[in-house]
Amino acid sequence: MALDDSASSAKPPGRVTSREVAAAAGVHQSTVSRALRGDSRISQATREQVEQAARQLGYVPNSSARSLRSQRTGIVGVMVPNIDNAYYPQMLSDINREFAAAGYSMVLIVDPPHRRSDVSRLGSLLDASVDGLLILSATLDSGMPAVLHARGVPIVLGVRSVPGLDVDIMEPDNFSAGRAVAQHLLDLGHSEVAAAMGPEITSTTKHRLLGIQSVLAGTLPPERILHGQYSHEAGYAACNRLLRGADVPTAIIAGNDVIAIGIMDAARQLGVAIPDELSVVGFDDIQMASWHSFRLTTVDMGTAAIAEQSARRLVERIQHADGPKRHELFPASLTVRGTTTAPRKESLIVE
Amino acid sequence: MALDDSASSAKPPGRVTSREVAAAAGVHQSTVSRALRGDSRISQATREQVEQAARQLGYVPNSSARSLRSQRTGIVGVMVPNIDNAYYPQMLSDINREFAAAGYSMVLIVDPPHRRSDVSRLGSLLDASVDGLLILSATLDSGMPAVLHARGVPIVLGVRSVPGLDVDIMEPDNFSAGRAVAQHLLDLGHSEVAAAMGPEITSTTKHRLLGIQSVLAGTLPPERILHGQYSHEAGYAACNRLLRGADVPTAIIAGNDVIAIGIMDAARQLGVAIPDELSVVGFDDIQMASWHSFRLTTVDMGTAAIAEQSARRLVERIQHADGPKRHELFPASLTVRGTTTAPRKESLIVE
DNA sequence: GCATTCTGCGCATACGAATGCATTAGGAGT
DNA sequence: ACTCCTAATGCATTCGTATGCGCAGAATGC
Repeated sequence: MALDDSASSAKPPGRVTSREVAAAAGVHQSTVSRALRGDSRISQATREQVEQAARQLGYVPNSSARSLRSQRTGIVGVMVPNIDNAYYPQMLSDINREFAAAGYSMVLIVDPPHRRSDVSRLGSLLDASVDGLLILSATLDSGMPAVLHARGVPIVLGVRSVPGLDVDIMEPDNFSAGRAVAQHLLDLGHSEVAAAMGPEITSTTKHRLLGIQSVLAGTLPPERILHGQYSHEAGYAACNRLLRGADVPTAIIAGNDVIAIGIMDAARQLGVAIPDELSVVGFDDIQMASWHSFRLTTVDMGTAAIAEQSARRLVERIQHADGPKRHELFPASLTVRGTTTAPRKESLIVE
Repeated sequence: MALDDSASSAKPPGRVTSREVAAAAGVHQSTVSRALRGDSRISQATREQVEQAARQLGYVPNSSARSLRSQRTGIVGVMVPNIDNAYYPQMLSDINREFAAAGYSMVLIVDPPHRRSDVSRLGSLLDASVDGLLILSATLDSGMPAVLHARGVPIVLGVRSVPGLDVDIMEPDNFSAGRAVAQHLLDLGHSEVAAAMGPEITSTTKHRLLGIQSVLAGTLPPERILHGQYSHEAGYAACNRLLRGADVPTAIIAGNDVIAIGIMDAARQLGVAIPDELSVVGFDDIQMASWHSFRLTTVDMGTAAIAEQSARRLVERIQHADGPKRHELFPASLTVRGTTTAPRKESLIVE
């Protein structure tokens, strides 16, 4: 209410400055600054006077001035490849919570692959407008993290990694996750497996695939490994291609849950029963995967922990630019639901 | 590469300033500023010299200093109630595109209902750190938009509205959408309808419900109108309640698509066939609604247009604070898919 | 050939808060 | 009663960029 009153009776446009508060409280501007920031050298009495004057005038410190002087903005950038698939919003929600708790605002930088390596866009990251950057969209070939790191911008890489860079990286154990998925299908008896993975230039795809192949070396021929975007449409398209091809697989490994759901959608439309006629596995265990309409067998990649901890790590890194960088691998655990089962006998007989 | 080189050979930590560029180019700091900002009074020759020096040194203008001086930050705030349901991420994607095109960065402000009216949190919105605010999370009882508006922060309200406020509002025609949904069910012959809506304090829920009731006055008794969050869980819970109650409805109107999908999930789990045993309708027509696993009958609320235009409007409003505010209603159109059909005969007989 | 208008640039200051240093007052110590 | 210290505050400067104003030299007018 104090805010309201002062707002209507305030000077024309100009916002209230610390000098005006100082005048009202009968002290110097520097005293206002110190009082409001909790400097211990200010007496209790003065502090209260200043606080009251500030409240009455509806004073709010100007963030640009504060940033200019203090060399910190209280803003972090979070870079994601997209935001309309379910995976990132879910992470962003956790990330946002952490940053908010630490007193940081979050600017969202949507970084579509096709606009990468556009150096001009780096400007807004090097201009000291963000105190640090959490990069969730790194690709193996991206030089951007290196440039930023060289310019002294605190960086943490989440989810994906970039080799040969001395920065904090928090990623899931994609290799083990790949192995777990493959082993699960192998255990069920599948011998005709296909994979609809994400973009080859992502570390997630690369490592998941390596894990998968380390188990399914024989039964997953390269021609049954498809690459596409991490999107519902890509899964949908891949499934149509695979089920209409010559060698119809009895199981499809999806690069992530979003792709897996696209696959399920296509299969249902084609009248292919899941899991009886086709097993589907995903990665990430996004919330949707547990919905009854999907009940998707997938791998919990510790995404929530990565979100939380990578945000925390960035906050630490901003405060202590030096200190050893850590590269952490988060454990993955298979979550078996309803989309995987043993292949039909006939399929086995075809062998 | 120029960036790289200078980075490794740069001064200890301090970033390059316009003064250093000036020294290198043999001109005054003000000339650097003008040359780089494209001031027409600078000669072509000088401009090129300055640009080269800036490039060589890897100069990037400090955004805080620029903001302090120019009184604009190039950042807009976008306030959403949550980000893990599909609706907002999808909007944010469009919104982000518009703001990026207009040269604005976007800080995401997740504004959970339970933390509302916490005036202290307004600080970060009044400190001139954002040039304007796009509010997608307004509730009917929220005084926050009024306070911000009174303090001169450019505001646009998207999706939801707040009465008695002279700001730009771009919302869907919720009333007509409600009518359309209700009429559709009526036409199909449903007489036992229930509704699982969103929070009562949202303008969307209020107006959709008014539209619905204007058509279904008799057949939708208050006790079959449930209110909850706009979430999958809320839909799931509501469905369980409704289908296990005494009067089992033949159709449920969901407050939005996310709720509708929660309802479908619960129904499937209970073994209730959709649409044969239960019709479900949503609002918004989010992408997921068209997925084959759902094929949800819903209402296209013009969300994409609202996203795009509300972002544009905010940009205009920032540039011209005055000028008449507009309150636009975007047309809604029913999209019939596979989740609605005529009620079973037996249900009719029960009448 | 002198007065006058441009053109191009430098000078100085403002933006608003934070902070090192100087200053004042008051109390303690002897 | 005088010195010394501490506490509390004021003073002045700084952060880096943008910009109004002024000044020089060149171009134009007659």
